[in-house]
Amino acid sequence: MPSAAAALRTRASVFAALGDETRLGLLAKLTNGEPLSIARLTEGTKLTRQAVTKHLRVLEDVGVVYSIKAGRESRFALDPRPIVNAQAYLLHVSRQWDDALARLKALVER
Amino acid sequence: MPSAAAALRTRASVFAALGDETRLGLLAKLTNGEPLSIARLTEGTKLTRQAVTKHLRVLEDVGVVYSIKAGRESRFALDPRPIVNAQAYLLHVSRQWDDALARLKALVER
DNA sequence: GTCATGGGCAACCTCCTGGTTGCCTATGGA
DNA sequence: TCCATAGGCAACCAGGAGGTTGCCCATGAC
Repeated sequence: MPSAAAALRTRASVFAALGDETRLGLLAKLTNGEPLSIARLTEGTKLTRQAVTKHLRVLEDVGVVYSIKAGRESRFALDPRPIVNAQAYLLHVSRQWDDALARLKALVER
Repeated sequence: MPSAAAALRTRASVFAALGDETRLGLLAKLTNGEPLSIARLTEGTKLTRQAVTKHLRVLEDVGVVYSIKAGRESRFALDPRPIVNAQAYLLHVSRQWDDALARLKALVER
């Protein structure tokens, strides 16, 4: 099992990978389940293919996306597991907050 | 209502704000509901007070934290709303993914 | 009043990030 | 076979992010 510090680092890098407009756009294109080539993903982005490639590498590094080579093109597909993980973490944080507030409220009302 | 593009930008900046180990640590300290001063938040971070202040400003800019002045110190507290928002978005993405997979699967099996 | 403490502001530095361009390789189709 | 298309690699660049230091102001304690 990963240490708490390592988990924190991993979590931070997933959020960092999501913290870019372009990359969120790429993810959105991939949520329909169909793996897309870099050329297809570049369409409609105002960016160079190279720039898009870099963004895809960032997403790949945190595991939210993976690539499979198909002939001369490499298709990227989404892996929702890190996303689900991040989602669960945020849920955890907001729950903790709710609990804390409830406790404080009870303390005041007593 | 915000345009879709603006919503995307907002979302990206929230994730970007969460995409740093130090800031996740600060959030963790604030999830128990008690507003903390900058000095308190700096304790145990190996960082300068100034550095911590900068991180708090980043969190404040995206609304995940707010400050209230209390005498000579300014206390920071968590506002879970942007976090809940981000959490809902990630849930949405993973749900979309699930639906897409189910559709593809049905298509193959037919 | 005096002093320690909490914090703001600004300058500065380094390194990473996002982006570009140029060039090269490989694959698939005509 | 020849050419267009899909990508990879490396160099390069500007700007922003994270961090420090130094100095100043305000407030609370004594």
